[in-house]
Amino acid sequence: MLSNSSKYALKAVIYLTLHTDETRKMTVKEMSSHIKVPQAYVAKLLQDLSKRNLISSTRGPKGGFYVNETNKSLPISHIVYAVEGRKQFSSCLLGLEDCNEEKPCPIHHLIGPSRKQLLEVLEKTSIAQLARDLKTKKAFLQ
Amino acid sequence: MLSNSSKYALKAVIYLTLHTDETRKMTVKEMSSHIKVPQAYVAKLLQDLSKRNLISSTRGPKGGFYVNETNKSLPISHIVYAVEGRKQFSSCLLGLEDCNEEKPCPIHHLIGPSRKQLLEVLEKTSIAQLARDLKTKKAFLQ
DNA sequence: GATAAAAAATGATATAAATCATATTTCGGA
DNA sequence: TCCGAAATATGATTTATATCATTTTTTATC
Repeated sequence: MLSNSSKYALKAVIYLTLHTDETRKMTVKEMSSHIKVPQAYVAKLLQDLSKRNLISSTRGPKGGFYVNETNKSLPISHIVYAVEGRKQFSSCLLGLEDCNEEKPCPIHHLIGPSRKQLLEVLEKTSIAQLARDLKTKKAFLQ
Repeated sequence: MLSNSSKYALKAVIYLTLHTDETRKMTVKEMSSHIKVPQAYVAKLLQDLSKRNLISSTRGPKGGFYVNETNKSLPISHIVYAVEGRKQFSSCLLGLEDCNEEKPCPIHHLIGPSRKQLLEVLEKTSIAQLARDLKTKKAFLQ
């Protein structure tokens, strides 16, 4: 449902959202040890997210990754789409080239509703909201 | 959401359900050309499904694959689970070891409902139903 | 029985995803 | 100005998925 990369990226960004801002940065090493993801791998992911301006970073000593206020309010769909592309979330579940409402594949109408619901939720929920759940211990990353 | 293997397997089984039974078998070659899937690849998948008794086959001339009445009434979840395992459909979406209702990951409650709906549909819908949609042109494989 | 048509078994190759490793650039602080 | 800490860039390796090819077994039919 979600690739490993998406999972790592989401965990990292949620964690960073809770623990960083313009004045509090965090190194990959520290972050990855907290959320138990492979350091070098997640570093690459964060670099890419940074290049796409979904998170921020500064180099050098006292540097690190952080999430600014604007980005904290982005829906989590942005992270997922950045990491694994948008296409698979809209393309036919049986891989048919032209599958649509008028000419649906056999499972089109079966899956449609739950998929739509999923996407709506991903687009409606901000990263900050999830971080808040973490803070108030309504959710956990371990 | 579904692996390529699952897609191929579903297409093949739905097609076979519509066009075969104990007295009408179909060769992989013919089937794969109709639904446009790689022949050798889908052959392997079908052999596996046959070994698991989700479809049937006979060797030799006049042989081929077919789906018996019992198997036609199975839910499509059986095919998907046989091909790619059950685990990923129940495990945490962020990959947490122990994520549950009491100690959920940040997206647990977001995704839960749509996922549950999806699984229910997969378990409620029989292969035969989908084949019927094909027959009545309410659905298509091309 | 011999032949040929089919699945079954096996394994080889290709492609993509996940992971690890190393060198380079940037920048704060002594 | 130099050192070290950090991200960045690059690419190597491993693992899983997808694909292709070949051989073996089974079986209907001549």
